[in-house]
Amino acid sequence: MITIYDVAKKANVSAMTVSRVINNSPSIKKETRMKVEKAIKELDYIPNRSARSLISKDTKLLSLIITDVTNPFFTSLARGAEDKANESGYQVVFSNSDENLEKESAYIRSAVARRIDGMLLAPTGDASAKNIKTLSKHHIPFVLIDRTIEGVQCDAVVGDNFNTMQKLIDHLIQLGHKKIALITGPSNVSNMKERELAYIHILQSAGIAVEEKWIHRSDLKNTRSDEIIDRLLSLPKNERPTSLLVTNNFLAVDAIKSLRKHCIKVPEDISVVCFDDPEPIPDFNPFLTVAAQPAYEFGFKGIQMLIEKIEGKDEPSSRTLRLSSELIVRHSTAQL
Amino acid sequence: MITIYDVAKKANVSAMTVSRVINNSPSIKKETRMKVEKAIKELDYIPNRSARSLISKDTKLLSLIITDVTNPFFTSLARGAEDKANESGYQVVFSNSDENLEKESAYIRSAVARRIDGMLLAPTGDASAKNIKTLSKHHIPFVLIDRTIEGVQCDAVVGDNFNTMQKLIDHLIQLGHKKIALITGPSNVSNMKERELAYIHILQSAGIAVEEKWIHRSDLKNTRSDEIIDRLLSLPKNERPTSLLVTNNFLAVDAIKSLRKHCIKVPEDISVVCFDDPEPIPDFNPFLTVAAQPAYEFGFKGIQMLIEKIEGKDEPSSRTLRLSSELIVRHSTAQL
DNA sequence: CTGTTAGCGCCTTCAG
DNA sequence: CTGAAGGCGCTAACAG
Repeated sequence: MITIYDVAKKANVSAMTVSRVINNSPSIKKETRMKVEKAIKELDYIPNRSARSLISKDTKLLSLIITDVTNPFFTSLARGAEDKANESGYQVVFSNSDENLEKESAYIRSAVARRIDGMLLAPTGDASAKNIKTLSKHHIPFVLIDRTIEGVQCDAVVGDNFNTMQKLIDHLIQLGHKKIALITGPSNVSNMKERELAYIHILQSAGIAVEEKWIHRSDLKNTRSDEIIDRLLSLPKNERPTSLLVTNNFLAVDAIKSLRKHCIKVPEDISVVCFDDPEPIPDFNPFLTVAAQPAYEFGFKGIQMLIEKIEGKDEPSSRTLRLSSELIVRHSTAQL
Repeated sequence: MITIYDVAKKANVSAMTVSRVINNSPSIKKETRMKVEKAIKELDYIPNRSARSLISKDTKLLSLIITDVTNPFFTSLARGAEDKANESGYQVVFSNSDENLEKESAYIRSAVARRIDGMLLAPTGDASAKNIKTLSKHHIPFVLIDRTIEGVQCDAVVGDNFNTMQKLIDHLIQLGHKKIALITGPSNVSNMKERELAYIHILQSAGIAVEEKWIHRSDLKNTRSDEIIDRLLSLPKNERPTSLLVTNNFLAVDAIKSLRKHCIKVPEDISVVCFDDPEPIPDFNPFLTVAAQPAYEFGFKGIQMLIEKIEGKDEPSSRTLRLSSELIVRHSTAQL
């Protein structure tokens, strides 16, 4: 490995002078700078970031922990994050937690070991508070995305869940639906909880009775949708929902698959809406009516906030950026 | 920041002993180990990887450069890569080159600066040879994925392009098509070139004349599909292709959009097939007939090969893993 | 089994 | 404007 000393020797200067050239110190004679730059080029010298980090205390490394890149929402988010990071001279290490607290914990520890400059995290749930503590203890700035954590005050970029639920429910009501079932995630995941509370609140405001039997919570990873759909369909005919509001794209896909097993047609027999497009590319037969969140912005703005936090004075901030969604009406919903 | 010395002091041992505990050295008395571990826990000490890397010469960091995570093919590939890396104790820094040689170059340089242990790269094209040299000069192992580079001998995981083209063309021929147009990428991108050559070879073997006017090369990033479709449609009726073979999912999506602008129906007026699903999640109205490559495996096996190269003896190897695809017949193709 | 010394590659600090 | 000394946090190599 070639070091700063090799360059120094070749250019007949001290290592310190080379260091100054690398770091664009102004106090360098043009002549020496040229000489050094020539040596750098000839030796193909690239400074060792680990060595620099040891002194500078920064790594220009950011960590992004999401649950699964394979989910189009997170795919776009990751792209937005990388774009902003790159634009600001940072690079991003990415990890998939798979909604698993232990995996998340391990990833956070190794991120700390790397002394990353900051972390963008979609926490697995409220239990992530424990993992977050690791970050705080080591003074690593972080911004939460998509989900917050009960009892944790910090910067976050989240969706405007209430409003989005409002749009989705309004759409169903306009189509004449009053029997609206809900499939959501565990209530220790903030956005799932928020969407559930919004569901209850909005229905009540609309004068629609909320039925416990229409509210189902599934694991986000192992979907349980077969079981949920079975239960819904086993209700007496007049108690069956005419529409299904699903708070997550993956859950929605599975729910529709389960419906198909029972030969229930969407939207003829039941209307379905959900959060987030399951398809990233404009499809040819777009099917699902969704509330699409600006996933790319989640990542972009998240990293932006994070970098501001890293580079700005480190007052412990707790800003929340709430992004709104867009209702896209397609063919999974129909007039009752 | 708390260091190994803080732990040493607290545990009443030398820093070296702490280091030994951290690295699971066998020659440590159980008692001292316990003492040290207690101190580590109490201080919440996490060793600094940069410092360690300075000595050990490894970073446990891998770099993944793809053209765009947002392309479902690369999304799955990235997931496979991360899974295998994680399984083996590595983490991955990911970058999107956007088919841009300069961006690729910059990413490679900063990867080298970090002294990453290895790189998995989907090169932008044959011109990437220049960038690859940076890696070789700095003795950084790399494996190419999806695309190789003219004149560069190295490990690679690629698709079996010939066979895949065979499947696609056979399918079209079986449906009665003989006028098969090709939309592919620039010929300095290896897989695009291979697919084009395969197209020519396979058609000739099938006794079908190859028409230059049916072969079109588009940029991969700015798609030019409107122009290409215009040209194809401006041909005299009897010279118009009855089917379209597109060598890339994004190109195919754009081509179909362009066709729609002209009110040309797929598959009624023209059949379309392509490489790779544009949709990662099983869709409800799957439309495109595709040859799906095992994207996840590309990433998983790629990282596996890379790690073998890193950890094995560093003989300069040049293995090529060729993965085959699966033809999925859907609704974008019809009997002529 | 444990400690001491030296040094990884770079930069801060202080002289000159 | 440039250089020398020392140290960032850790571990290899040796000593004991």
